Amino acid sequence: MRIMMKNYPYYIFEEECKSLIEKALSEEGIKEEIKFEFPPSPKYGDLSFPVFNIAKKYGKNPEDFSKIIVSKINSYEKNIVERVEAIGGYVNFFIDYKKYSKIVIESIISLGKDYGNLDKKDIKIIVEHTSVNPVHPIHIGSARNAIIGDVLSNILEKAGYEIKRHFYIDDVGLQVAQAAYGYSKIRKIEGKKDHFIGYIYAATNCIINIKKLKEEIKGISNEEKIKEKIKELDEWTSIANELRLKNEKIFDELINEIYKSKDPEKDISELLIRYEKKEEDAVKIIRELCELVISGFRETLDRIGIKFDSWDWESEITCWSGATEDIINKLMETEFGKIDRGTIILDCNKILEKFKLKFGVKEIPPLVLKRSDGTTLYTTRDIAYTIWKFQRADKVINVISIEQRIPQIQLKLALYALNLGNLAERLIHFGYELVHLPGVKMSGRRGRYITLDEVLDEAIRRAYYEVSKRISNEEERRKISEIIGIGAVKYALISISPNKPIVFTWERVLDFEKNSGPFIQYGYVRACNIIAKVEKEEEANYESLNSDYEKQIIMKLSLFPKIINDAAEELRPEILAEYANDLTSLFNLFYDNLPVLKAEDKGLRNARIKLVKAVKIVLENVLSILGINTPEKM
RNA sequence: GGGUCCGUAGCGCAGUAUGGAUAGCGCGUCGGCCUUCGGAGCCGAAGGUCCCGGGUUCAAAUCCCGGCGGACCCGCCA
Repeated sequence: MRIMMKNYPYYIFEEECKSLIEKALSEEGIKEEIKFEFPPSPKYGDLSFPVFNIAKKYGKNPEDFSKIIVSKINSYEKNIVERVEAIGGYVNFFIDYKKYSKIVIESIISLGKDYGNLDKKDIKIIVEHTSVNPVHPIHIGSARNAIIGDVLSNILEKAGYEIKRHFYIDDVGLQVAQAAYGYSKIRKIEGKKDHFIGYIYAATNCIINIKKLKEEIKGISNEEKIKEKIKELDEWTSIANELRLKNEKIFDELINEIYKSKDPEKDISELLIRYEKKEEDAVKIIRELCELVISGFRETLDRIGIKFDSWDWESEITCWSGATEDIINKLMETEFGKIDRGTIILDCNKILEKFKLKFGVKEIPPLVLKRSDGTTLYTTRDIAYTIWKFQRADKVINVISIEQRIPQIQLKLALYALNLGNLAERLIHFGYELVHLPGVKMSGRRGRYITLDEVLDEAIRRAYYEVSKRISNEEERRKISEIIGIGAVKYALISISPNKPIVFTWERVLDFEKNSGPFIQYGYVRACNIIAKVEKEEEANYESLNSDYEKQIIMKLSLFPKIINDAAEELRPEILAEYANDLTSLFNLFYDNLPVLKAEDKGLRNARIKLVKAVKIVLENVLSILGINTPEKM
């Protein structure tokens, strides 16, 4: 069920305030856009209109002007607005909670899980997210991507867009060829598939780097350069030591096998060339590897309840279909494609200039379309993939770390060069900052990362410890600690603005107190407990809900559709996390200060029960958007 | 070296896009509340040159300029 956005109680209130202001202004011969603010304290009412800008524009004193407006509004007929006050240049609107409480609570209860749904938009959006290279497990950094992508999708869906979630499998990348090369030397799996391949990949990469550096050092005479290379070699040697300690047998086996080859890098490059040409042996080994890792991804993603509508194989969409080659040819026909240093490049600055584009940068380096060995590069293939996506959607959102800002701009520039600027305008790179380990950058190539699986295990373990204090049934303990542990991790990653780097520490991610997933889940459980004890429902007297505790909850509840709208239009998943925390805090205040079941007056008791029900529904709705499950007890 | 983003209490974060009322929240610290719907909670206290310096404005954490500090990026990785 969907109701029109304008029928939500909050919008009815806002509309009334707006028309009151407009009427008063028009009597003064003024017509301006009305912008409201939320007052910092309930004593200034529920919604404010600052008159400063308009007063200035028409040469009036703000304080006097606000008084004039208020005196006019006082003479108008009002419905949900109770009264209006002028304070220091603000026109403050006070809502009539006697009416508002009833319509807010009743609309929430009647809409249930549909409360917050916005008008259907008839716009299809593909959200591509996670898209971890199939060479190592999902680590806590890529988990941020997955969770942002999923929550963003949920928000847009709630806001009425038609959403498809896509995972792009980058099976044509150099990394996959490297991992497959290492895996071909071992050809077995120990433990969880993606974790084991992650190890093979890091070890292979490390061994090859060391081999290469040693050979390079032999051939260099410049002392400065030798020093540089030795420093690099030292770093990789220490990584080798770290890695070898984790699994000596496999590591040594890999060294033996890799050192049999004169030039492993060339072997890898050849494997990739053969894969791009879809040659059978290459397809067999690379696909085998990808399937292994992806099955590991699916297991992990299942744990956190993230699902995809489509798993897009890069090889099929961009490479074997001939789409990438086609695009390279077309780009070469434009004035922007050229040969430089033996390969094909795209002059991005020229495109920037020609189409008068900004992108917040002064210049963009040229995009290399092909490697010298003839194989294609990620961003080039991404052009083909982007066009493919636009055959299936009106808008595309790519959730990709901010590191890839330049390539994502280059991708758009390539679209302009192909006269597909209209697509570029509907392509959004949703960039987010990385998750760092204290002091070091997480790196798949170096095997330096904390996997999402281990974070979840630890979170569940800690939750189990807490849960065991209150719950005795073993099966329940396990079930509930999983819901809570996972909720804690998801909330921790979604509640911080995507444009802030996160330094991973266990305490931060596994917070069970206020401002955390479990805090909100606990509020939900409190609401459930009250409702479970209600025997029969009788007539509610909403007019008796007149404490600040109750009014603030009602206002907050009524804002939910607006929060959905803001989060969707501004692409800000974190404001939903903040909303959930605010609502829970208000509910806790109410819970600790006012009796519900023990309220003496029957009408009041029933009104409070309804209020608790409404809180339960909204918490359930907001947590569902955040992808966090709700336990009945904890 | 150049570009982008960030800098708010001991620590972790909102608030900045679109300038407005006493700059909010959590952790930690100190002091209270379990005979009241479940204390993962609530009440109270201490803690701020909103990185620094200029400028615009009736009004700046928010906008502009210049510093300082950090993260990320700057052609054949993604």
